Amino acid sequence: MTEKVRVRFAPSPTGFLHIGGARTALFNWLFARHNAGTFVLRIEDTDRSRSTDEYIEAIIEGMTWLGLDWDEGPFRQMDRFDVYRSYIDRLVKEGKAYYCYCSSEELEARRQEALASGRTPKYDGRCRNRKEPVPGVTPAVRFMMPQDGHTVVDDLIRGKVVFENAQLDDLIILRSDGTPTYNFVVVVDDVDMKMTHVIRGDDHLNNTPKQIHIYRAFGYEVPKFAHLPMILGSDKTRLSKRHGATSVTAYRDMGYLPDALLNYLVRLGWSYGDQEIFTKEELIRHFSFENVGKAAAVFNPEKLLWLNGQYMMNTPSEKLVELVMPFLVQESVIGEAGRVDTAWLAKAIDTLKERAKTLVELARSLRYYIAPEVEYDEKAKTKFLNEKSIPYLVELREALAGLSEFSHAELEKTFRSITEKHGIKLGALAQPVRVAMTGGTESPGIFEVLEIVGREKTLARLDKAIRTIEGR
RNA sequence: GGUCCCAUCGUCUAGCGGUCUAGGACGUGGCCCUCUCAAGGCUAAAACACGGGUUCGAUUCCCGUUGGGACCGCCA
Repeated sequence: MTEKVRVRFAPSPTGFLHIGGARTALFNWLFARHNAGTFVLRIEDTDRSRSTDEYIEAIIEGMTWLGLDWDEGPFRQMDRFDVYRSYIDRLVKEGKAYYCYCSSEELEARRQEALASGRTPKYDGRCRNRKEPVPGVTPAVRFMMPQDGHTVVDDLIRGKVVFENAQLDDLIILRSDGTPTYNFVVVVDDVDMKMTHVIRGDDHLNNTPKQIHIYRAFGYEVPKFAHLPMILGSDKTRLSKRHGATSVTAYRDMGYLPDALLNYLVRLGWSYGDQEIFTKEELIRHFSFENVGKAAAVFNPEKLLWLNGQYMMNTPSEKLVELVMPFLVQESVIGEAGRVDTAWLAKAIDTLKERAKTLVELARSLRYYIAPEVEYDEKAKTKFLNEKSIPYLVELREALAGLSEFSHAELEKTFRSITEKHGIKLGALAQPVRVAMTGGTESPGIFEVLEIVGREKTLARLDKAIRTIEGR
């Protein structure tokens, strides 16, 4: 009895895939996967002047990076204009739509006038009963909305929402240039593609009653609707460029992990008790509209950053090796053709991944492991590379040179014997060494650092530090 | 302006009439751990917008007020 779930994500290619679109796609995807249904990708490119192929590519790129795979499509509405035309002809023939000869200019003038005098702008229906064409004017086609009664949108998230039909406009379904409009094609396509559920942002809630009447005009069954709350910027207005990065690929380029972004996005409006971190499998298993909230949510970059840090430290280092490579090049840690031993790199990443919140941070922190030499941070140099530490550094250098095995355990033994001999704290030795090894004062444990950098480079760096202090 | 939606810590949220001295997470402060930085642990400050009902009892249900948002296009 229960028909198979079919849902779609239908972005318009007038920009990159943004945070809000990605979340809409994610909820559709989760609902489809949870119900073992079908997820369709459809490109809403009826606006020829604003849609571009580059943006279609960008959207696909974003979806692919996020791992939101679709089962059918991408379909393009541009390819389906003939289909829409036949549907429109049918409505006109049946008297459910009519030609409108009003020009955009007069329409706009009337709208401004209505707004200025405090009235609700609404098409007055003056072409509704026109029998004769206006010579020399190519008409648009308007859909005839009922003007009495009411329409109920039964929404999975908001419950029943009632609209008075008298509020509904006779909307244009075919422009005078012959292209169909959104509110019309969305219905035709959702019917044609047999969508069982329409899951979209709640900026579309007000359009829904109009669309319902179009379904009815064709005698089609109305799908189930779910209108997702919006994502807002920190000032509680709709998220946009001025709130900072909003495109999905921007987060990719800043070194975020796709699963972390997805995890963050799903928690904007959805919850499962107190759980914060979910695997994709858990999300698919637990997803339900019952746990989707109704209130708009403010996008919080700090929490996303924290979550990404959590994902970083829980990602296998071997995987991180692959992911960090492009960033190593981008940050000039290695050259375009640079080669790094991946097993060694994985060990280095083991020590760094719980300290890096993004792949960019990871790449940068890898610099002192990979680079032939380090550059000293001025403050660190002044504080730790001084006369006081020189005897310890010299002594350590000699001890390390003769060490049988350059391992964590042996290194620690060596350090301890020196600090005990002089009655100093480990920090008094470790910090100068850290500056010598990394150029700065922050790093993983000093024994890990030495072990990974290896004896040869370690000795060279200690020598350079000693020379620096001696002013040679 | 009209229509529609929404309302728990600064932010994301748990709560589906008594379990609430309102729980978790991010961020912030303190402490612990400690060779630094992280990570981790502990801890502190921090919220039911307001006013009426309904009820033995409201954060929870209803109404209103206020506040915020979305839409009102030959954009989607």
